[in-house]
Amino acid sequence: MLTRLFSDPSLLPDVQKYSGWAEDSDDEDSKLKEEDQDTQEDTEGSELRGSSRTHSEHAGEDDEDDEVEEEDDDDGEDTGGDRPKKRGPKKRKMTPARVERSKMRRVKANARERTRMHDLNSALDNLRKVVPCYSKTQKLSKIETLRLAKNYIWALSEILRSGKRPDLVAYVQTLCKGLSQPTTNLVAGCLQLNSRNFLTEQQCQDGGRYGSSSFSMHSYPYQCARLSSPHCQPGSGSNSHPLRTHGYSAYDSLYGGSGSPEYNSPEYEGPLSPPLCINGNFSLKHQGSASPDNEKGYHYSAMHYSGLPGSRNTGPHNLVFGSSGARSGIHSENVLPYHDIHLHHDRAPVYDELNAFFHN
DNA sequence: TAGGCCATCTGGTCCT
DNA sequence: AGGACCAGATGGCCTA
Repeated sequence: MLTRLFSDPSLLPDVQKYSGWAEDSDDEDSKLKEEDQDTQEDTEGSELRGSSRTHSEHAGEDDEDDEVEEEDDDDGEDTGGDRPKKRGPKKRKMTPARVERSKMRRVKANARERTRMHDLNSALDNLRKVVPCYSKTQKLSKIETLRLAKNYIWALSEILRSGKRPDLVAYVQTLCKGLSQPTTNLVAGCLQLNSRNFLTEQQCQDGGRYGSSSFSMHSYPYQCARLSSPHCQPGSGSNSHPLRTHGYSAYDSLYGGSGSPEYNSPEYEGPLSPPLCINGNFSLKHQGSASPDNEKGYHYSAMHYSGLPGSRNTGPHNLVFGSSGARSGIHSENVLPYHDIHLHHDRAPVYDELNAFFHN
């Protein structure tokens, strides 16, 4: 719709005023008026200036503009002397026609810029849906979405590389690296909700000793279906595409949690949590470096997540970020450049699997 | 009210 | 010339 409107230049001015962004229409109107005024002033100004412009400025003046008056004539005084002619692009007089064209160009450019930004935003929306913790009601900000996505990719890469079951705490810390505290809380909340079964099972397997990084691989079906990892368990391959990872069936089929009430919470429409597989060690790679985000005032320490409303307290397994744990979540952007980190491993097989994962 | 986030406008630069 | 991209400026909205 918008695209169609924008594709028709003749509609552009109207588009500016009446289409799509009703909430902005007044603003747009006023801005357009301002623009008109500015333009008007510009025109007037240029015409005023015209009287003092040098002859060289008019040399070669266009032509196409018919209406362009080959004015001035006052130039004699300017060019008549020894004054060197000005070089560089000739300034064209802003005739009404030229002003109009310029205005139209600007309007079209604004429309293009708007659609460009809308495209960018819809891409960001798509990204929000595939990163852990998707909520329509509490959208991640743009910057947080990008940070979380980066952390998520990183985490998944590490899972592929290590082939080990992740440590949940390290996983969450990794996902939350560089995120603001509210976002960290949100992500932790999402993960906790979705990981309840995971935690329960984990406690059983490990005798309640949560946090071990020596888990056997316990991957999600959608990963297994794509990666065909020997560690993977057979699962519901129908949900194998990352974009469908938000379906609960895969999780439920694995963990038997068919319909945890939280999963159906209106608050979280999507799959709240990504695969919990992660190498418990890889977050340690990033320890010890400063983070610009820290400088920005993000607080990683003493982050206590008490769970979302209605969520059970998991006691000692609750996602409580103490100062040490939280500090380990130093912003990855600032610890080691991503490519530097990748240099530490032979990643080729991982990339192959990732490619297969995302392109099948 | 300050600060964060966002949408939009705008001018500059680069590319085709 | 025109489009894409970018960054700065600006103002609105929301929340702590």
